[in-house]
Amino acid sequence: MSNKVSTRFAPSPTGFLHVGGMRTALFAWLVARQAGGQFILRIEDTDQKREAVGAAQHIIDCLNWLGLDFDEGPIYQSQRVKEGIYKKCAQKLIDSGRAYADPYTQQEVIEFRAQAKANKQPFLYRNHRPDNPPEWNGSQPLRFKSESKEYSTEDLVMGKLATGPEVIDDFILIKSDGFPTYNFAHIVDDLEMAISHVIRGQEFISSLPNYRNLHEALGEEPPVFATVPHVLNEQGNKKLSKRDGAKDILDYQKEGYLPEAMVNFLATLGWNDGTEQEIFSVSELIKKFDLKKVQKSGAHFDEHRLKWINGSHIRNLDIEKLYEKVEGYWPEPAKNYDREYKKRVLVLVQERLKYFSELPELTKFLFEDLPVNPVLISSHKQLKKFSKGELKAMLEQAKNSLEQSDFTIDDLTSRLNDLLEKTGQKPAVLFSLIRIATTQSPASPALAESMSVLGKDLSLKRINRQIKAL
RNA sequence: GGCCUCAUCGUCUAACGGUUAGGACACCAGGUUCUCAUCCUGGCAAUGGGGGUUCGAUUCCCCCUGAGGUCACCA
Repeated sequence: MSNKVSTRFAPSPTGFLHVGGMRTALFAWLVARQAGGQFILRIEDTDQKREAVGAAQHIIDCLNWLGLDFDEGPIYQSQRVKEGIYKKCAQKLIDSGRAYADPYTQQEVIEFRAQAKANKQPFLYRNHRPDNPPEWNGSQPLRFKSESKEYSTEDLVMGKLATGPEVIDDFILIKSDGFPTYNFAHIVDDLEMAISHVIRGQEFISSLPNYRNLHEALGEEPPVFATVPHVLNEQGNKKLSKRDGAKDILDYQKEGYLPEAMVNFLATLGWNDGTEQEIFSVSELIKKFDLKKVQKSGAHFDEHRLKWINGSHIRNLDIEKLYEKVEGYWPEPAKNYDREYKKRVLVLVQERLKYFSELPELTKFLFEDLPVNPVLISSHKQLKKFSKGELKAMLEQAKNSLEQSDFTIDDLTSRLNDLLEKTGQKPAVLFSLIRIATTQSPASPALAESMSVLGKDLSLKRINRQIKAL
């Protein structure tokens, strides 16, 4: 027995990965990295009917995106089926009298179950355990001959999990198609791969006694268990699920979320370090994460919080880094602009960017002339009180001053201030007017900064255009 | 229905049995010479109910309620 820490992420390739599954993977990865141990990716593809094409690759893409590197894998269980690994272990159980062939037809088992249900009793196969089962020829299901007894398991997250003997049953080890069930395959694999910490969702709690029983039959010590509660949907009325509209993790990548922000969000969904810290780097998480501080109750998925965390991580990026990451999110006309210009644009919008696909909306006025929109003035609560002539006069006056400017932020700022005095207008009037003229946008970054990036020619051209349109 | 798990602001959460029950997100209000955002200040807002134990329960015990999970030849 080694005391080395090994964890695994063992999804079945049945579709895309959502926040809940990803969080479980992250927890397992953090535990492994913190201990300097191994993180293994194992694809549990023992149900051919449910397998979705491309799902395994998708899982790998998700892990790669978040930087959850694995030391071993992907290991495919279907491959290990071919290698006869599960059958070999099954044979050991048969030899020791702990496994037997199921003689019933599927229809008969269904009837047993229906009968139990009609009697309002939980269904237990072992109540029908045959006295003289036939020899197993591989075409019948192979069942575990269980030993019903009490178990108390210390779970790292949940604490003590105790159950009575009534929950243990003769579950199927090998299906009639020759594939092992999850219940069998994962036990064999976790043992063989020396997994020290089994970290998974709470849907397995009720199977835990069966697993303990199987470990005993195999003569092996169980690993440490850590059972993580589910992530619930936004309404909080059910666990997050694919058919319930949960998003694919890679959708967040497409929308321009930062992987380190997603990791931060996922890790703090149901976990905190006991301090008031909210924003963590990945290396801080590796240092501080602790399964014992994971919440026992399910956590609601909250996209507001994800956006806030992402915005925070974006603000912490230096411009060079941000520039690299934002590649591919620019509005179409930005392709005609050089790197330096785009970096200046980024400085302008960095603090208001929540995720990268907002970039076009936020910056398009800096790359193309937007049509003059009269509504921006007519719906403005200050500007709509002025006549067109008055507005025109203000813009003329502004133009005359700005024509003398070198368009540095300092010079623009002082000229704008002078204009305030000369026109006797409030900033809410004068600045709004110039801002609308030069951006044609309902919202935009600070005026002097925006005009400075826009440049003298364009700014004046747009002011002229606004004057003519009035 | 049986079994299991869980229960603090709307949400994520903090609180050796002794705190005005704290922080963050969201929301609202004000400030930062215009808008949006950032930042700052302030506000709203919680221990599901009932019994115990205790000088004192968010905290320990019991019951109820509510929520979730599970009872597959799915994982």
